[in-house]
Amino acid sequence: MNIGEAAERSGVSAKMIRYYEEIGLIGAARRGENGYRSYQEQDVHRLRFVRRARKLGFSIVRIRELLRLWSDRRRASQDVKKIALVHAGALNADIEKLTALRDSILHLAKLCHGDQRPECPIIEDLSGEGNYMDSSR
Amino acid sequence: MNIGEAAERSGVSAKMIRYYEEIGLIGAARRGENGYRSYQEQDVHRLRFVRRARKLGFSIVRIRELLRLWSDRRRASQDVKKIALVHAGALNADIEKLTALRDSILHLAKLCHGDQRPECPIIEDLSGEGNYMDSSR
DNA sequence: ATGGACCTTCCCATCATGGGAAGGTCAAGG
DNA sequence: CCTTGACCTTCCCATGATGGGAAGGTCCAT
Repeated sequence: MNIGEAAERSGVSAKMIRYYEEIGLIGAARRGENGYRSYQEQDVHRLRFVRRARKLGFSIVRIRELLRLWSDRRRASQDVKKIALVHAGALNADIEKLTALRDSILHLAKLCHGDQRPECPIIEDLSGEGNYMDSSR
Repeated sequence: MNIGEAAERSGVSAKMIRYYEEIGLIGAARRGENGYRSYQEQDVHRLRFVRRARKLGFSIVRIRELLRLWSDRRRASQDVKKIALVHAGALNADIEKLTALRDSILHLAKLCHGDQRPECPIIEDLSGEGNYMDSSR
């Protein structure tokens, strides 16, 4: 099948399939006489695997490892689990950082009257005048 | 003062000061006879404002609005508050998305024995074989 | 005058993705 | 048989915010 059909059946855009090939995430597809890339059922499976992993937020680097483990029938499940837990840890770090930011902003917003008057603790904090929450020092 | 000093005193790298100037976030600095950018105390304040806002995760686009409101003495605090709340909402959306991802992964990881055996629900899920958590369908 | 610390602009890379141009190929219908 | 439209190819560019680094000019202290 051509790249368009592989894209449709895997849920990965043709653009990204070429990109994944370029960076070596998937092997270079066989080419027909016309130069068109040709895909098998197996390739579609592989692409679906990548798509699902991307949806879970795994980076290309991690997916590379996961693909290797996927095709290794003798892999130990602990190897896979380790990658997953590292990823979960990274996500957690991001979550905590974003949560802290959100809470800082909500705290400042709570102090702000939000009316027609110009006085605004949010602006004052950003100006460095604030004693409210000056997280920058 | 030259860009190096402005960078040091504001906490914004010289590289980024030039970038902010290029994208029009801050006005083009006056130039000395030698072509060097020249900064005033006021510029340092503005840069600090930007740095603090960036630290709170505001995008350049939002900071542009905040800077406009900052220099408008008659702004209504509700205008500032609105921007802050929009940003907090965006952060919250990101947090929820990441949390869902993390929990999906932790769930799969919990199902995985993590031992020497090859059986691994994580891989199975990514392969589309899983009935555990196939979030991709 | 020389060296080192500074400044300038310009290009490149990140990460994953999409947009689009220019041009080749194929299949169906007139 | 030819046209048309849907494919395919490669190549370049853009994203957002940031850093790295090269090549070359400037300034100041020794």
